[in-house]
Amino acid sequence: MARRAKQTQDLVPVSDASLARFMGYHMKRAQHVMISDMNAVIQPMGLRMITFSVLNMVVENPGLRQSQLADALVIERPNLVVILDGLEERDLISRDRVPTDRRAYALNATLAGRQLSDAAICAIEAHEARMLAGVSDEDRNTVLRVLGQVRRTKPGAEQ
Amino acid sequence: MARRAKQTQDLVPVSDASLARFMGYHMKRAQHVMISDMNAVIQPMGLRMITFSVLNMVVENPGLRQSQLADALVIERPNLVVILDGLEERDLISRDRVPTDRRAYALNATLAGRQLSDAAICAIEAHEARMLAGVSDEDRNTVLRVLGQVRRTKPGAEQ
DNA sequence: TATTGTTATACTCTATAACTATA
DNA sequence: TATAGTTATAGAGTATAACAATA
Repeated sequence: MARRAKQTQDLVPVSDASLARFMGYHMKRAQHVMISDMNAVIQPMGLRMITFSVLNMVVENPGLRQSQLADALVIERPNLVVILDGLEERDLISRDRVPTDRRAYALNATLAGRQLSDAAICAIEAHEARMLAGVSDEDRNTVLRVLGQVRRTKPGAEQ
Repeated sequence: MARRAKQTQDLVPVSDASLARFMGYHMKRAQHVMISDMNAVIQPMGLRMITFSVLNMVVENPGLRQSQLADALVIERPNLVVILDGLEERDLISRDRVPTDRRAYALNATLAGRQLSDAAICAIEAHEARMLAGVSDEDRNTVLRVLGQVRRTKPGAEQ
């Protein structure tokens, strides 16, 4: 990773001690590494983090509507449209008209979609095992719990 | 945050159980919430996460060179140039020619830059205290340690 | 009047190739 | 020939306004 020449590297010992006190600094860095690696792992399947998440949610929730899906994944509906276009074009999902509400579409995965989702899950499980090698189950659960506590709050509110 | 109408919300109980097994899913979500909140907090100072990080690093490491800074923050040098342009235009930092290597610039913060960095640090400390309210010091340290363990590795390698 | 899906658009973040001026 | 900084550009990711069809 170190692309810089040796002379430059040790001109001054670079310190990020001030930034390193902040959780946000570490979260951003770690998240970037995790998502980059995950994207590399599922790229041969023609998937990215976001497209996999959408596909997997459709597989797990047959008949889901686009608005529900956008809400669940916290993405804007206009952005979801483009992702679904790509999945539908590859015949991984279908958009089926809902008879009782002709504005809406029921999302369903095809067999190919379910198979691709399963294959991606296997690849991602291996990726996570590699990235978190050496982390105990207890520590992993602590991290999951703390991350889950991070909620959108009004700045200034002490809730 | 729930912008969806009630009818739609409970048509089908939406499950993300499969995705939720993955650390990457939670990290991405939590990081997005953290960075959005932090950006909102320092936006009145004309700063964002990345511009604050750069400014703070220059404050903490007088004489730093652009390549060192890009390496330390893991950002591409072309992207750093634009950020430094903005900070220099606001007289928060200066780019000083290095006599011994006329290709390089030594980065230094101005008084205004140091003051703005200090003010931003205070705001970010409050933001972190709010976002992590209820998280014990022990759990916070565990999260920091685990996040720090997430390293760029070659996919396929078991290192 | 409100909601579903859509189009168009814009801004941020990240990434790469290629240039200049120095070394 | 290699490095420091730069320019230009492109691709993701995210966000908002406004529209047509339907409720």
